[in-house]
Amino acid sequence: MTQQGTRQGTGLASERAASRQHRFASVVRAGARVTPERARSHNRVLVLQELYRSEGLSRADLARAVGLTRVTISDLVADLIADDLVIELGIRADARPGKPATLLDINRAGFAIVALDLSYLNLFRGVVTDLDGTVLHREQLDVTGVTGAAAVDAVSDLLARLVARADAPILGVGVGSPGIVDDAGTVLSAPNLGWADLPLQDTLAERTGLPVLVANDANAAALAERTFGGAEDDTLLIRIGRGVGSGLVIGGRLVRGAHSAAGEIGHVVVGTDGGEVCACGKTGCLETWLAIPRLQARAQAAPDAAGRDAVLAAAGERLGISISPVVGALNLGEVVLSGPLDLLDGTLLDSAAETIRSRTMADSHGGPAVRMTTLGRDIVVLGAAVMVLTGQLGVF
Amino acid sequence: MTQQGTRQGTGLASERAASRQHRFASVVRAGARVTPERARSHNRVLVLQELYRSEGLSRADLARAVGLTRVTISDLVADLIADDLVIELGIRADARPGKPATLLDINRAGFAIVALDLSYLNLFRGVVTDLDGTVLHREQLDVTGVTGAAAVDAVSDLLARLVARADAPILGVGVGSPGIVDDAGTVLSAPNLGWADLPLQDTLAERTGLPVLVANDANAAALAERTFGGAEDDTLLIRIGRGVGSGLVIGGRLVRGAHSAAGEIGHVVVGTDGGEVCACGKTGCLETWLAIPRLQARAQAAPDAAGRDAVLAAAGERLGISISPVVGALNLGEVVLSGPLDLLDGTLLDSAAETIRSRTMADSHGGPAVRMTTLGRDIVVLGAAVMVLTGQLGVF
DNA sequence: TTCGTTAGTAAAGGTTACTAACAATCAAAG
DNA sequence: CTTTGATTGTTAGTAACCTTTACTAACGAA
Repeated sequence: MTQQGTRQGTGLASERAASRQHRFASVVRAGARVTPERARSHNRVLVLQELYRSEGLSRADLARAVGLTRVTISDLVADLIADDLVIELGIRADARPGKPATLLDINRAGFAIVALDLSYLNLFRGVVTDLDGTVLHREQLDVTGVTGAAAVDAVSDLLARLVARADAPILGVGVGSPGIVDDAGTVLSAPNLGWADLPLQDTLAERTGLPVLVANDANAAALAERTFGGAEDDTLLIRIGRGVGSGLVIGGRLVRGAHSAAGEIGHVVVGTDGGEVCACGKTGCLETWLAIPRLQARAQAAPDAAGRDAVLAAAGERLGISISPVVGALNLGEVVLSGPLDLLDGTLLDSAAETIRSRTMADSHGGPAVRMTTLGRDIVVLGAAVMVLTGQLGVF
Repeated sequence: MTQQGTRQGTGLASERAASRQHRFASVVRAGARVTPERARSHNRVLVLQELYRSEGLSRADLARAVGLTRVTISDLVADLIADDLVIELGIRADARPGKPATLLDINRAGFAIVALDLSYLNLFRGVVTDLDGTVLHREQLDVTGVTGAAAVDAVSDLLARLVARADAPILGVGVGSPGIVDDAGTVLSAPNLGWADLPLQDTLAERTGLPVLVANDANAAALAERTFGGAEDDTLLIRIGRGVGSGLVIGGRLVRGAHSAAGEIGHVVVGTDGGEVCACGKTGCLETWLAIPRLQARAQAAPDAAGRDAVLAAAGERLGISISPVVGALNLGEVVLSGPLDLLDGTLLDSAAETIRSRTMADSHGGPAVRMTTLGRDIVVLGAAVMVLTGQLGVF
């Protein structure tokens, strides 16, 4: 068994991956019965989790980490190796007493993930990543003026190009879409793309034959921040672009809300002193203060650097005012901003942090860290990849 | 087996319950390995859940509801009957084809729960309930001027009196305490009682020998609303009294926050137009608008009924302003108020609801229901009872 | 070499839930 | 009244799972 990690040809492994599609989703959820088979699946996921987070573990290490016996772990690992999800790296190098350990790792390069970001203006972007979220290929598609069914076709086209470029079996497809998306991957409403009650997830799954997961772009970004950005378990991610959206991770899990509309903070009115009129009809929505087009215009209209700073500080203050009640009610550990660095990082960020500090009980029980994301423009596609990792392998 | 549900003397059953203490907690959490024994425990809980929610089910009904086979259900039920947690009610009355079913139920009167509410001014209240949350006995203790260790002794005294009055084995003790309480039941900070870093849960467990669970009063209230008040899975409960606190249930689970301080909204500043100075040093905290002493004073100072209405409407508006960002970010399904009806119900509630509606995107994707709780003054003790039910039986 | 330690495997055992089969019981159709 | 079909709950046997116990392999230290 020591040298069994035989790699297979892409085609065959791909077929196997497809047929194995249903074996992957396997975390025991509260509320569902536990048969022995489900218990085994759950334990399999625990092993994968542990391997995913820290590579270079032996079977014995896994046994200690997971709490199962070495015997059981060996059995589970044999299964995972047979499924090509885990590989043996070889003998541990460092010198210790006892038999040297055989190190294991998730087969990080053995599968690919296809991830899409539909939230850009007039542009769909997509990537192929490995299981670590390392971007291997990029594609993009101009969709100026494309809406409705044509936009769905555009997604399909982009997807097909990415699938063709993947040189490993595809674990699944993740999509971050603008608008309100329910947990079945149906886009309930995305005005910019002309979508309403569109079952995008099912449509794409049918067309590609691959497992597909669709979620809101800001929610996906929040997942990326949790898994790849080192965010805490209670984190709010705020995405500032054409509009303002957010994604919320509580206890390490994404919050979807009563009507799948969690994170829709762009059209909440800020403060009690009016403001500009918003496209939605209300006055003083967060978007009127923060949406990049308006913010950009105000910053450029400023007479000098000090004026520009004042504009940005005011925007940051508005953000802080709006977020403070959320920080207080949820006792958030972290607030992360995603968007153009030139406008957000610096004055605006500092102003928002200071406003939150001064309007909540930050002093007495530790206010949240407020910072920019380090994931840059790939945050949504990375989040889409996390959706696949979590949905297919249970890993995050 | 048909008539086996033999009831035992209280003393014996009580000893058995104590020795069984550790067998009760049994829901499979993600992140923990699943041994066959744990899987069994999990399935046991599912059966209890189902029986708890709808009494009068047969073994076959349970099999259909839970998804296990009749054989397995029979086995699990036999276990539960042996533990005195489930009883047979007799043969189903209504006429259907086939062998008549034997109806089962949780032994609702067979165990007692002791629940305390420490959040009143100068008063500790406590109750004994059955498993349905029906209050069987009440006790209270004046604690004017009592703080620190003396207050802990007072809790012990009240607890002892309640334990003495219970006429069934005690499943556990739940406590709703003011202040910030971590998930180990340590009161990190409760200024009014002079408590700081006080391990109340461990102290009481040691003194009584019973399982004890301690949580913040508003958080307990939120649990009560979820289980007994018919609240949705994403609900914010706001408690307005001396101060203003809240409890948040997301996806059916209580949110505790990064530093166990979730729900502390009383000292979040509202609006951008000043306000009264708060005891905390800030200006325009939610408490300065809504805390009952201040609100009462303003309402009484009003010259006429219209003036009083204006005062209440303004307070409701401030509540709505503060809550709107939370509603938007979480897409809450329900906002529930708990506190004195004469001030809150009516004008203030309507004003808050209208403010939330007008400041969020309530129209497009369904705003939250805003209402008063129906659980009255017992809401905290009922929540404490829910904590015991959930912690010991996994039921909610 | 001997001892103690660690890694991984093998065999046996106990627990769990499943399938298959059956007895008990009743309504409804003939 | 008898037969048929449906439903409940139990018994017996089986497959899957994890554990305990015991073993071999491999290594450092004395």
